[in-house]
Amino acid sequence: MSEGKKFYITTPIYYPSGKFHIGTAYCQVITDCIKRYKQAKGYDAYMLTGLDEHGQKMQTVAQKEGITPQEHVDRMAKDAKKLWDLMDIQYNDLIRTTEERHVKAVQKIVKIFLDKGDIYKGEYEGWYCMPCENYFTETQLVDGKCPDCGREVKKMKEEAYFFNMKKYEGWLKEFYKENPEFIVPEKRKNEIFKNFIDPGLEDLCISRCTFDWGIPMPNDSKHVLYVWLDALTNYITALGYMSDDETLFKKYWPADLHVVGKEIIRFHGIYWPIFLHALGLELPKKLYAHSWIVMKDGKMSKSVGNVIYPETLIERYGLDATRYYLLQLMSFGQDSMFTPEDFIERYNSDLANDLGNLLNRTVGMINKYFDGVIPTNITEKTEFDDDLHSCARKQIEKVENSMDEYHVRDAIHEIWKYISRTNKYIDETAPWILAKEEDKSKLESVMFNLVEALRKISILIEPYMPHASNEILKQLGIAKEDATWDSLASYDKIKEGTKIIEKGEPLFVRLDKEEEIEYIKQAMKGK
RNA sequence: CGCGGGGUGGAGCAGUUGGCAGCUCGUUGGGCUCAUAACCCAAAGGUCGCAAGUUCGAGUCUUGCCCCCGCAACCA
Repeated sequence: MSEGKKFYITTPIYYPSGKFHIGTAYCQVITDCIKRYKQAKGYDAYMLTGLDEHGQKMQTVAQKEGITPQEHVDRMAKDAKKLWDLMDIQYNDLIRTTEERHVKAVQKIVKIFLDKGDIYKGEYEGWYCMPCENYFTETQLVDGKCPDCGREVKKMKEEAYFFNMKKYEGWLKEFYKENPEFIVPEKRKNEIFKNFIDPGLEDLCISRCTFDWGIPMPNDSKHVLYVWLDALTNYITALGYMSDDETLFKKYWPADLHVVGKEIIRFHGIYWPIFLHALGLELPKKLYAHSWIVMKDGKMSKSVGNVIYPETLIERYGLDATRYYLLQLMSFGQDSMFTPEDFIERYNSDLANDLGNLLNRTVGMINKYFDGVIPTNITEKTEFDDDLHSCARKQIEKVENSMDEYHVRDAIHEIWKYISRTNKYIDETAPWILAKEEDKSKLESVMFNLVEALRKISILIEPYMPHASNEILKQLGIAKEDATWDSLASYDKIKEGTKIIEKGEPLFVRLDKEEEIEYIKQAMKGK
């Protein structure tokens, strides 16, 4: 156990320009899952999520809707909270970059940089598309035209503030030399080195004066902060850094894990460490760059009609099935493909057949052979017990090892090996024969071992599928206090006289494959 | 020569420092009847993109080539 140890974990702050799709949901779920795991292991775990609410695009979107940017972001924040609740994301705080606590702290941070001379005034030059009101880099242009609307772009200059990244380049390289495992998977680190660090850092433009939906520069009110200095600092401003009350900051910083998408790893791997270092703060322990969920025809995109939203799956198949699917799908550092076929197959075979049915047959037999009372006075054992128990021990250890490295998918697979082993145990011991032969004490032993295995399984799956975990315990009549992570090694948590449910509802009802595949496909087309 | 990822039995994927090619699903055959037509056992099915090289030995290392995908400084 790790009594008294803290674990601070964060998600990215999402840019609320549209509905959140399954990829965002995945990022929330994996972060939530890791947090729950750490909590189960006895850590004081704190999870932060948030919204990045500034910038040109917010202004544009709001204008289209005929509302103010503030009204737009308020609306989106409400939607986000609703979705995180639906997904049972146990975040401790949700920061919005428009909140005063953030704005004030960021301005103080900028002030420090200004005083230190890390920020200087210069000129930003880029290709500007008038109708889109947006700058593009040379390489972003498509045939020299705007990549969004295809119209002419103009080379324009504007006054802007820059953060002197070059000053810290040497330090950053040193840092990585000493902390080669700061970014996982490692290939993402190689990527940012080859692309950005090795060729030499460019100073980062941190302000704009062509729009005003942002945090004003404290020294120059015609400028607002532009993206990354505003966004990245959320991880510390949410803890009260630079506020009157830094209790949380002192308690939880540095972050133990920033979970981010692979596309923003460079900002977290380059600018964030430099900002923190410039402030004289400790660096986070680790960055985890997760990969993407892709579709058969490539990336999700509305125009292709292959976007899948979390609500679609949750409403029809339940939260746990959705969480399970996402978590078992993504291998570490590798894009993974979502298909309706695969979703239904996984649901049927892993959830309904393996796990759900294991519970169902166990409940059925205890009702049939012992009137629903779990036998606890065990005097006999079968020749298969030792193997079942050693499988439990082994698999629990593997789950922990995988989770400690944030290999969530591997952890799930290890749990499922244990579930399979338990199903096999039923066939090996053939309780129906024991019942016929009236070998009561052996039958008692088998039933007890099955319930005990299910108790352990319910503990193991909690971080991934909190509701299914509870439901298993409920059907078995076991209290939550008797299903804690540190009781995984015990065999004495089932109280004498524990009564299981009379007729257990299937944990996961088997699905009609054809019908459901069609349903999901329609939903993806926007029906 | 911008950077990176990938190409492994029908499908989706694992393959740590090179050492008899694995997993899940599907298929076929068998077993069982506690259970959600679920569970258990077994079998079939692969020249590991192509070519060459290093090595006693290469899916794994080197080189060249072909194909797919992503990024390219505001896409989870």
